[in-house]
Amino acid sequence: MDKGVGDSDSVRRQNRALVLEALRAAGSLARTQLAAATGLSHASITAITQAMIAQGVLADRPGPRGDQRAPGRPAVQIGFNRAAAYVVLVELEVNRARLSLVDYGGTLVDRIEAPLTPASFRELPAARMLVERIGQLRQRDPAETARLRRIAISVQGILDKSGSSLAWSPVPGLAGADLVTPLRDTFGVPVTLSKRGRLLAEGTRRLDPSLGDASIATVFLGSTVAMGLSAPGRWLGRGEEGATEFGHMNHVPNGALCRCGMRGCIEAYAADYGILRTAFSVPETTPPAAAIPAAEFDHLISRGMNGDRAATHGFNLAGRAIGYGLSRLLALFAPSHVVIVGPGTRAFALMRAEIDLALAGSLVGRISGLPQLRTLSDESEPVFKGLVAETLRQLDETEIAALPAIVP
Amino acid sequence: MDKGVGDSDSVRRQNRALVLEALRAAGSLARTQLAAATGLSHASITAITQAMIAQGVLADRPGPRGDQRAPGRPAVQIGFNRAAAYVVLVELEVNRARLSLVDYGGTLVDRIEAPLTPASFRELPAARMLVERIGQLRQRDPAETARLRRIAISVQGILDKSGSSLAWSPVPGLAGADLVTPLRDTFGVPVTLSKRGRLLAEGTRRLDPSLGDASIATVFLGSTVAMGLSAPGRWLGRGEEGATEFGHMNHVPNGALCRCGMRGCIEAYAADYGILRTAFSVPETTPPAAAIPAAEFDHLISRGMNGDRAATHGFNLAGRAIGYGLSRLLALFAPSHVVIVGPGTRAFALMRAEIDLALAGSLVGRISGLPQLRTLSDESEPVFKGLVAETLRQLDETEIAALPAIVP
DNA sequence: GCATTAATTTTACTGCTCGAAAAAACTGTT
DNA sequence: AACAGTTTTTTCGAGCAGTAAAATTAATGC
Repeated sequence: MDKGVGDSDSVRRQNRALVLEALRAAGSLARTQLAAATGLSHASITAITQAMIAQGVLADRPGPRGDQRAPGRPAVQIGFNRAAAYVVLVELEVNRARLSLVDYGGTLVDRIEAPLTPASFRELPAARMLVERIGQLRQRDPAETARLRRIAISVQGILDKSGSSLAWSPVPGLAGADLVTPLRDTFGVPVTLSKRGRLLAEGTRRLDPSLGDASIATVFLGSTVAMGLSAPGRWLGRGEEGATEFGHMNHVPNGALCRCGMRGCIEAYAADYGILRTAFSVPETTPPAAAIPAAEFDHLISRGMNGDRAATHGFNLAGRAIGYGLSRLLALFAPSHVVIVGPGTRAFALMRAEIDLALAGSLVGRISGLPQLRTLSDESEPVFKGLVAETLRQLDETEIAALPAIVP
Repeated sequence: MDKGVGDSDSVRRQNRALVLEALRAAGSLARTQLAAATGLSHASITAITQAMIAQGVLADRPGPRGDQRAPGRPAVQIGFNRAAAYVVLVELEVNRARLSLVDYGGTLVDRIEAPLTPASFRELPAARMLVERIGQLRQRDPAETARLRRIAISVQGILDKSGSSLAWSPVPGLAGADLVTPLRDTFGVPVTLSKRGRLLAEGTRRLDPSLGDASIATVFLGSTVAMGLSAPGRWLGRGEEGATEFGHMNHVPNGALCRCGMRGCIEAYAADYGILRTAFSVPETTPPAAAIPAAEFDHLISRGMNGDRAATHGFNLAGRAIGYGLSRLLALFAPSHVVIVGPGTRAFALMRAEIDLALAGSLVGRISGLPQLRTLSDESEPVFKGLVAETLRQLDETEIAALPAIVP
């Protein structure tokens, strides 16, 4: 029903969003620079910033007094009013939950970390746990949380159609439970679930300026294998991120048993448990270990580096699984860059040859050029950055840009 | 540089595009219905339609005089002024080229069909051939082609970055040549290349109302294997269709030799030549036959239907290749419907079991539900419909909606 | 103190939408 | 034939956001 009618309301929203977007990218800008960045006239920038300052969204930033050398009226920087809004960002991972309170300027205000075990969500359901922890943040930061506007949760797994719970997840006990409704009802703000893989991809682009307008695929290698896709200029919508389950793309029909219960998934060859299973010649159909201690995996890597046949065999099979997975990806979507992320990057040198070999067999790769391969060992920072960026952008677009014209 | 600034120009363009879109969907509408369909006020519809009628884009349609029973002022239908513009649509396939002259209302005005052989484009380069053929249309329909506004070409293969030629194509002699520039220079109108697979998917949705807002993947089975993706409400942009080469997604590492020169492509198992090669126990590494006569393939199908072991084996392998390909697709993009299209659908019953078996091993399929499988034997009609729809929509958005406010 | 320079704001005007009221174009009834 | 009833379409005036160009503001340099 609701078509994109263009009236003065939508024009205002559009141009305000443009201003906010430019400020998100730059941090703070003078009005003149803002006009140049958005393409709007100076007069419009004056009107828009005036309104937004009156609404407490933006604020003049005291200029640096000292180093004024240029003639002419000095430019006044405009930036976000950090206290305008706060968001709670939750990263749910297999072995920990991290809750961050972030202000409207994107600055971290407070943070809670909680370790998780496979039993955690059996004892205390995830939604309950989150309600408690966010309540804790509310007690610690009453002034800030009074202006809480949004809760965003990074999750791993397959979202169900409603987008309010996970249909499947590698995090034990997380699937099936409605995470959104209890939080929304308790705190009275919109709650969203985002796939960690995509956030990783978005965050990775933001952290590396040279990836500015590349289309990138990230491949997380660790206790799971997960992919995120990110194309420039366009945030993939809700429905579009439904199914990037690269780790559970089939590699070999009737192949090794995966944690997900299927057989032959890429993960069953390239996650830590898969590599260990191969290296120790454990039958492919043996149920995967619940968790691999980091030390054990590190030991396998050093064995591989030293040329141990069993170890290199494990990494070779992992590389082949990833390589053919990427080759198959290329047939559908050809990113300009592939970034390998996570603990498994330490073994990248052991897998590289097989990855390259598999990619060499891709028609699209041969014709359009192979994607650039890179590694990035820490995945936590980009995921957080991606979550901050996505959540604030959503807040900007849906609420801040949509504020009414004048406050009478 | 050019951001999406919202000013009165863009508002006009937006709302005019909304009107055109509603009319494209319905054919013709009364002003009141247009207001309801677009969400614009009656006053705005009056202003917009008045301007567009003055510009010769739309026209009042003589109402059906006879069956007026209702009281009140009779509604006047508004429709496209067919003579407002004409487009030439070209479908380049392996064995024929078809050129259609279509008016602004989407009605076919004239058509030229030309058979192609593998040697055709060696003797006469594709661009030259098209210039000649379109020139032929120009002679036959001088009045119409005087108002030619666009040339759109449906192609198979991988587009190069510029979008003006194919980096690779299954059509012999087509790759590498710039198709866009010579035509644009000769006829002075924009020329676009679109991937046949995607047009097929778009057209398929339009032809079957029950697919109205499904996300669909089409799989063409014939002398090649090709996929098209179509999601509702959003036309995939130029860059996004770059790489849907499903037929050349790897199925088996180092597998059967494909026409593209790679090994193990789905096509090498599921295109007609691949199935025949399997059925006749020709070694997988034997270079594929150039073209398979339809009769020969039909004969193989009937042998399969009668239970011939060699034949059913060929179709089984084809089904498995398609099934695992779809299963791998599901890990990245999960369409609600998969439509099998083309000559190969006649053998669908022989492949179905293996396809289902492979899909059953997909985690995403198990969790989010398997896509509905259908068949559609004729692919020509949906490709044409898709090409008409896409081309006229582009014309509407980029030129017609952008016409100036008043003609002084 | 005054010219010069560059950033903002003010002013005057444009174009588009919208709601409400008026006009138009029919049917049916008296 | 005039009039009432209905539904569609057009007209009118207000409101709002944008732009260009002029005016204003706040520094620097002589």
